[in-house]
Amino acid sequence: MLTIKDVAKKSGFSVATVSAVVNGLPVVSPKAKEQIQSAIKELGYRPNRVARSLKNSKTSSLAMIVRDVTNPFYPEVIMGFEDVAWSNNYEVFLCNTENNPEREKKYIDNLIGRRVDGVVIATSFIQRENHYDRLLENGIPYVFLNRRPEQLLDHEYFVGSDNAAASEKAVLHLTELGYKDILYMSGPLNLYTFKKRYEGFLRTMDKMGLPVGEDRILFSSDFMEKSGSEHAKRILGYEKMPEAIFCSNDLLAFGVHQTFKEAGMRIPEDVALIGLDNNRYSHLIDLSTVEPQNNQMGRKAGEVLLGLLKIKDVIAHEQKEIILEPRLIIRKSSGADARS
Amino acid sequence: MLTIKDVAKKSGFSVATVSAVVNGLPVVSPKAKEQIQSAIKELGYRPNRVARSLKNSKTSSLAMIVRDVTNPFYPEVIMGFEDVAWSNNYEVFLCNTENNPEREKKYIDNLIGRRVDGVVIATSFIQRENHYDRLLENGIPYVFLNRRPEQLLDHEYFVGSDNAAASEKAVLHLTELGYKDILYMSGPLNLYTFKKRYEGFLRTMDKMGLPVGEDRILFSSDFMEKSGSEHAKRILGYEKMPEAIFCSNDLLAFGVHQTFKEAGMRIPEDVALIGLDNNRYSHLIDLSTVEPQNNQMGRKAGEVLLGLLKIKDVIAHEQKEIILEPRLIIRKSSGADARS
DNA sequence: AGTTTCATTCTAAACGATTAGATTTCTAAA
DNA sequence: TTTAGAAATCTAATCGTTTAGAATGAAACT
Repeated sequence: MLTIKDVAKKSGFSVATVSAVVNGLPVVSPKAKEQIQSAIKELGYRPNRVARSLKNSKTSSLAMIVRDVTNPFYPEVIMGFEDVAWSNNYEVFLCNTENNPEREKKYIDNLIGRRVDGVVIATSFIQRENHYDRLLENGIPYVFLNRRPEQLLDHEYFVGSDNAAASEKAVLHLTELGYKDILYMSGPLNLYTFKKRYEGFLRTMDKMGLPVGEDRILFSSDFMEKSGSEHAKRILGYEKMPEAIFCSNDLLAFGVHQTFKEAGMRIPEDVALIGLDNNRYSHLIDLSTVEPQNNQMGRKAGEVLLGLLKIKDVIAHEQKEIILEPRLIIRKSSGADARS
Repeated sequence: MLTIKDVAKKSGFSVATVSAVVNGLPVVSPKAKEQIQSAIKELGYRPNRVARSLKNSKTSSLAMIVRDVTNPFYPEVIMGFEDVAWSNNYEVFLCNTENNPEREKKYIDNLIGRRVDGVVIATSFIQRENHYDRLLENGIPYVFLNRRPEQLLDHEYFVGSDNAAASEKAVLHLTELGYKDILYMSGPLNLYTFKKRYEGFLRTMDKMGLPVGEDRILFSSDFMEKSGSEHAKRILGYEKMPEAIFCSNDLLAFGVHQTFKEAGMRIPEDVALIGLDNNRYSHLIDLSTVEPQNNQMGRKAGEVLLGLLKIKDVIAHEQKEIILEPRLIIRKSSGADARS
């Protein structure tokens, strides 16, 4: 494999001069520059970034830690993040924890060993995992994405969507359409996003002066369709059905939709339905929902991280938290057509 | 940042001995081992993998190049690949080309510079991109995933799904249900998968002795829902509707489903529908389809690559092509309930 | 005691770049 | 023709590991 020495030998200049032209330093004569460049081209030389990284202790690589790429939330986020990384000449490691804290810990250790320049953590539970400290100790900046610990330490940053506002938008949409008896289906409250969504729901219902009956809030230990289906079956057994159902995420809504359809219930005629996430396929079942701007979240996380690395062209955000405003997406499932 | 020298100093041994215990070489005395290990723990030392990579010219990193993470095909593949990489102590770079050959080329150059140990290419058009040569020149093995150039060179490998067989399964399923007039909706033929699916369709119809009318094959320049919708509108204008529609991928089928539903057509009563891909959300519209085993594809690609790197515990496949057998998934859209 | 053997441990040279600081070459004024 | 000063280039140290091969010391054998 070719090294800088080969280029030096071929072009008749020293490695220092070759290095200078490779790095575009303005101290070389036009003649040298030309000869060296043609030697590089002729040999097909590519600088070894490993050696370079060792010398200037900077790897130009970032990492994104996710729970499960397969969760439809992530691809958009990854896309956004990867794109800003790419534009700034960074490569990105994708780390999938499969929701296993041990694996997350090991991944973080590996990333430290690799001396990545920064990492985005898009996995965390509310309780702080102590292995984030190790990143700090090793001077590697990190930003939380979407979920975060309750308390941000001095060096910690957060990019997310305003989950409480998302709930608020969903509820207001329903109340504007005249629904009063609204059931809320929650995901696990130990996840930051679901906690906020839950709070947003309660707050808005309260603000609207609407009571929330005891059986009008259902909790799940996950946020998958299956849980949605199971809850839907429970709801079908209710004496009095709610007028509208607000699912804290679209997957739950998918499950509800499926089960209701099988049971012969019509949406929105018999019961209105709204989700939250704007899953890539939500339009297939005409699900009204709220869009948290996943791609933007990824992009912002990238920008904050690069800002922390003092990359030119990227303004370091002095804000510790960047909260994106979600957008309401109105489709048929909420009954806007019928009622407006 | 801590180095091996710090550990050497602290423990009173030389860097060579420290290195030996870090790497678990069986040449150190128990006493040395113990003292060094406790020094490591106390300091919180982590070997610098960059330096290590430089020395033994091996980075323990792989890359996966994809067109668009957001395409629902990829997450499963990535998941599978990442998992076998992880189990073998490799990290993976995710490279998104956004379907831009220039970007792919630049990515490959970057990866060479980074001296990744191997790469999975899950993007390629049928015509060979000459920048793959550069990987070979630099001794970096690569395997094609899902799509491949017509001709595999000596050093090239391929992992994919049997797309022709997938079409065959779909068609046979339809013919077994008694459908004879089947319309085929194709994706772009310059993509390997769609070419094979198309061939499989023609071959099977021929084998069954079924004629394929001129207006019973529709081509699209992409494979998105929108194209499916547009074709569906065209079909609605036909004098004679087909009995069944076989879409070369689920996204197209989503479009057809949507448009037909809006037009008041019933599936499968008025026309049967089957897709190909088993998209994560296909069950939402009860779409019968064929499942190409994406996760397995990712896993296999990882195994082949690691095999090429002569990793222990992974048998290097001497096969140049690994073709996974797709599975038929029967749901309501093909009318199996009604007709069986 | 003097050798030989063996198990440990160490010294120092890589790996392929970057970069101070030294050295050479060039330019132009005296 | 000299020579100061600038411009171009070079030498060599360095980044943090790994790993030959040398050195050390203890045990075992004459």
